[in-house]
Amino acid sequence: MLDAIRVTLPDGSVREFPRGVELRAVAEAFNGDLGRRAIAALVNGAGKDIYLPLQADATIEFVTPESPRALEIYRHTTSHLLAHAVKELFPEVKIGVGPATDEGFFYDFERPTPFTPEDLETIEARMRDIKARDLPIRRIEQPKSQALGYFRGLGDNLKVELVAEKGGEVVSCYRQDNFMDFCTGPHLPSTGRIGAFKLLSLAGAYWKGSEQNQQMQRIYGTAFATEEQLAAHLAMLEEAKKRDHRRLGPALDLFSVEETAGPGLIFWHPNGTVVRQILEDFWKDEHRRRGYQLVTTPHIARDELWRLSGHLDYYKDNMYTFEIEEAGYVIKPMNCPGHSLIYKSRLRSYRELPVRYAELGTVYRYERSGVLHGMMRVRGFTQDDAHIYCTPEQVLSEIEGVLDLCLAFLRTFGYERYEVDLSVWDPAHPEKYAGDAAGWQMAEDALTRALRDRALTYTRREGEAAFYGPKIDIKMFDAIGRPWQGPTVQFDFNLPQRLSIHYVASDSSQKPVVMVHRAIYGSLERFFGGLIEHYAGAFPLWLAPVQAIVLPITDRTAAYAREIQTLLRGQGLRCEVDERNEKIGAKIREAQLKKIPFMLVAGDREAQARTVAVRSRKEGDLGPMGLEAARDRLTRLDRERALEP
RNA sequence: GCUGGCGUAGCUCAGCGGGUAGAGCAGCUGAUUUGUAAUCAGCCGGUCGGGGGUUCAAAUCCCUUCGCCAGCUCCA
Repeated sequence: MLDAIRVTLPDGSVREFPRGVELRAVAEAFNGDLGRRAIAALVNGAGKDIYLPLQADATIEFVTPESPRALEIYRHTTSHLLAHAVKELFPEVKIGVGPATDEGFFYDFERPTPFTPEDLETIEARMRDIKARDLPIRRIEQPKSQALGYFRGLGDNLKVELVAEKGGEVVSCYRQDNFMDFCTGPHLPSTGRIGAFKLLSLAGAYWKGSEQNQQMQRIYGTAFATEEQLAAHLAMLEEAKKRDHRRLGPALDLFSVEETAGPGLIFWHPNGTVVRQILEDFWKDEHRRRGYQLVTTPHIARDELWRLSGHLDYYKDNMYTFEIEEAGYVIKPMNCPGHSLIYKSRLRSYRELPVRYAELGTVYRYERSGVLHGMMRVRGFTQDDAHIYCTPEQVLSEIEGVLDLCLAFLRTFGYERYEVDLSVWDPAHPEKYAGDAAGWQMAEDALTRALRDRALTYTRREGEAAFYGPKIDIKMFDAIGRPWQGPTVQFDFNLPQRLSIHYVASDSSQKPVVMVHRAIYGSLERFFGGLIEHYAGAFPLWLAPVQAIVLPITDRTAAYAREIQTLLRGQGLRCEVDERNEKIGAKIREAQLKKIPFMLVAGDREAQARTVAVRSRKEGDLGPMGLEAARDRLTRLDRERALEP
């Protein structure tokens, strides 16, 4: 065939086509069904529309509704559908940007008066209408000037701004009927191919993400290839809400936030405090074993300290300050200056490095009201903070030690889903950072090497370092998938300089220490909130506020039940007795709702045989068991910190 | 802080084109002595988030303030 091109499919099959053949014809030729089902294609790995005329040999993978890439295309095209509907209903609205996201899509609009929830219904109805029209969606490549003219004509000045910023002379747009958007694609072949969708919420969002700019009206929605997938997603969201620590915390009597006391301040109830103290004890043991020294520092200090540390300059807006006898004081927002004062209280020889000071230090920070969130983002919290003061030679092994400690904790609590970020400086602007290039390089090398040695996959974030040093952050996820920073390891080139933190080297010269901040839980509040969601409130036995509850069938066996309680308490187990005048079914139901790991039923039969009928929260009735056997079973689960049952 | 939404009993919710608050669960009291996810009956319980206004009359309409929810921004 003259002027033919060769197309290779992922399965290795090859065919020739005339140059300029449209991708949909290629799909059709390989397989009629594929031709009907293909929504887009990956040409040499790049996403393309099904209408693309092919000009050269290529490897092509067709995207069908089931393909991993399909969801993004469905969502992106649905966001265009949203903008199209809004333009039809409200021609005066200026359109911004509308990408697909991990959860769905959104589109930002500029409009003098905000949309209302009723508008959303109207818009969604119009979207269905446009979908039903089955309009072809075609890519248009045109000179930039032409696109600019088009959007100018519509008064879409935000699009004009976006197109003008785009490099190159030719820009791509997508048109469906009389609606055209500036976009790189790819898109579905027509509006009729759009799947199931639903508009979900309305929010403000700053234009181009800057607080300095005007606020847009953002409409969020989600979309899937099929109605079933959409329904499953919505059901999953409902299910996830049941794990929300803000619902479970008060329901299980773990903690509360009291309006009288103020937002962002956590009251730990007895049940929550049991868990907290286990977390604290575990943490202290693990840290002592690893050569940390525990310290305690005051909650307030003269502002002189915070002036020296630099916090008063760059962290003032987040600090609570007050006066005593005309002297300014600060409620500590961080523990590092305090730890550094202990270090500096006398000369330190290189022989005693590394010094590792650890403290469960309670800090208070003013957080803007809109960012507060249950236990995850609060104004008063306890950091499991530690600061390591060491020599440059010790840095690598210290970082490795911290990372291993993090991983050990994550494993203990059964966390398998987390993401690791390595934040480094922006080499183009060294003036924005404390310390010198050599120090930053040394620090980055140590962090990178420690990550690689542990085969951790991580995302390198250029320019995301704090001004005082590079860092590793581990992000954990809440019930509905929002990320929260957990463990962190951060170098600090600022404080040693500002507070003159040195050690005496072997040549008796004074050398600046390398300082590392690190936290494993991050904050006890946030970690606990995360744990509640992670376990959906059903704590493993070693953490459960009540580990077992004895349920006498009648008051004839109440004394026997108390005897069992005494036996378990003798082993340090947290055991209660439900002596209420209720039927056993009711007692079980309540214990189950309280998510108590084990129920020990004690009726006449058990009292007679000196046994107990064990019921597990997870597995139900396990049958009768000797008292010692039951006790030993629970004790073992407790000691081993077992995650199940 | 910004945009939008929501605040009714301890909890979940009804009532809201204005006409002096209602259910279930929980709690309390009594009866029942019970075998693996709710025994029955009675009783108690509300400044309708707070303040101001409109009105003869406000949970209901308006303003304001506090809190909560979603998102944005922020989280050196």
